[in-house]
Amino acid sequence: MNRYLKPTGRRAVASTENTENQENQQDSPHRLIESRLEKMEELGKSVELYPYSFDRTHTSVQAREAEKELLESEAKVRFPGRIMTKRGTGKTIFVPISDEWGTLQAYFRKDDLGVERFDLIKRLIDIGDWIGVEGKLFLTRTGELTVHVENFTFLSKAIRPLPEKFHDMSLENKSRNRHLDLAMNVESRERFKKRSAMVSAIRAFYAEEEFLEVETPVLQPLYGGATARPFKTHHNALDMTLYMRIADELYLKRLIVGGLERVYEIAKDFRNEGMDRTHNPEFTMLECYAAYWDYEDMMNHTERLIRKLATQFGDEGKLTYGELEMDFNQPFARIRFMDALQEKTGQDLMKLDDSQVADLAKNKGITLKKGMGRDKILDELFSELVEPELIQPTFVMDHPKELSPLAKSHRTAEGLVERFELFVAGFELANSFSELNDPREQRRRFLAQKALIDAGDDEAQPIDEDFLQAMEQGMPPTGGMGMGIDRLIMLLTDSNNIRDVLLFPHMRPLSPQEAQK
RNA sequence: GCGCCACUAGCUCAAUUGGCAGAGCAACUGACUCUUAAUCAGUAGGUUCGGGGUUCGAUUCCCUGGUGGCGUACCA
Repeated sequence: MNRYLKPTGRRAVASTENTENQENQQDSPHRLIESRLEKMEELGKSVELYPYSFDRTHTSVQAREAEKELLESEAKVRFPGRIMTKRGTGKTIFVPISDEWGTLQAYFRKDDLGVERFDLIKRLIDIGDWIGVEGKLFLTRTGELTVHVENFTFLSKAIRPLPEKFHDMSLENKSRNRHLDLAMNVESRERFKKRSAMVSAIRAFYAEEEFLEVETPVLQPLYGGATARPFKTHHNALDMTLYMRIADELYLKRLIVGGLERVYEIAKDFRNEGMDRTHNPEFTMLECYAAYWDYEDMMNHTERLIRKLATQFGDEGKLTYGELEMDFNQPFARIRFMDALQEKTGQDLMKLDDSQVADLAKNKGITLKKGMGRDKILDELFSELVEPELIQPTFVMDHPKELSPLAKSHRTAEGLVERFELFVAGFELANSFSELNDPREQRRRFLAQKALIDAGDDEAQPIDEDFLQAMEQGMPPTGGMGMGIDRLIMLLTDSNNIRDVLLFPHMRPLSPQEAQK
């Protein structure tokens, strides 16, 4: 395998088995690249291969929008882009050129350009090269808007070929080679531009609601704010272990203690867990905290946010996700965690003792692992029985306490906390609570987590003394909410795999060698 | 983690019960002055993911390793 045309996908494994007898071939480029390098050599004699800029008058979309005036005025346009294909008919060549927004066709004619210039286009300029064309627009016999090229500027050479254009690339190939996916697929470009617009819309919403955008550390001496395994790293100068954040929560709450009353952050979190259709090791999280709010206020806030996004990016406040249709125009359903379980099991689970709950779970086909507490089992039951049916936007409220070490106890219901999760299309989109702000209670919850760690739970949260001290300084009543942005984008773009909404999703290395780099 | 399935030319895919490894696009040579998956004639391109085994013979069957897809577990 040579270094010039690395196969994409799984075949590169073969390269790890290179032995001496193949080393001689290492410097011989792949035939497809060889041909392009030769053309490049020759092309370089007539044109500058890598010029510095190009003055554009119109993008592909602007040219189409101004089509009528441009055809009438016969004004020249200057249009740059990438050559997507070439259709030659002897002494003319049609060349569709793509820019970020679409494609505009260019028409090269031997009589207009002369033998030598025409020959450059015909022989030396390849699909994938960048070029700027200049000329008047006209409509072809079939009505396609086309630049009649009077002059062209070579802009950059592609020595690797583009993928074939009639068939979709595999998800793996797209994910590993995003530049090719973007180059070949307008839908892909549109999807990522949509993601950007959605994140901007979220920021605009937070500005409207008078939240301050802040940034908190990624590298932390202690992780917390969620139940998850962290990534561990090392700071050389300080010779200390650092963790990459699993949640923003504890730092944001310190800002509330400091008197910043409404803060939010949109940032990457990192969790050292499995990868699948809906999980990437690094993912984008929105977290917000508001002083003087409780979870009711936060529920209303969350509903406003989601409805705004559904209105802006959906079809009249409705979204389609695969086979599912969701309507965000009505007030979101609100159900209590225990009520939903009671409806599914026919029993009031608050009245059952621990062993009765365990038996019930077993009857429902849930495999119990040792160390699973009562509340954990309830959570499993909920995931199994209730979650799959939560298609329309639904707030699930008032969860068991053990699973929520940072949430405030429910003001009336014993054993529960003031918490809600928002479910849409079976996804858990948001998680929120009235934030615990009693430092004595918080310390007890941490100690309970510590006991779980000592018992071997590697996802429980360690005691964060700095956070506790901040809270001891006095934290106002606060509502907090977290939302997985990638999943939200999946929902809003009807994407089935998280890799479709991440520009560079984490991929397994192709070979053990590459893994070591 | 676990289970099922897949991996063949640069890309997307074929190959009958185990019997000469093929097509389209891309590439190369040539023809063609409004094409649009341009067309036509020709050429070249392969360690069938790696390693091992069964067999006269393996893309095909078995074992093993890798990567991916889907499902499942943990989670957002």
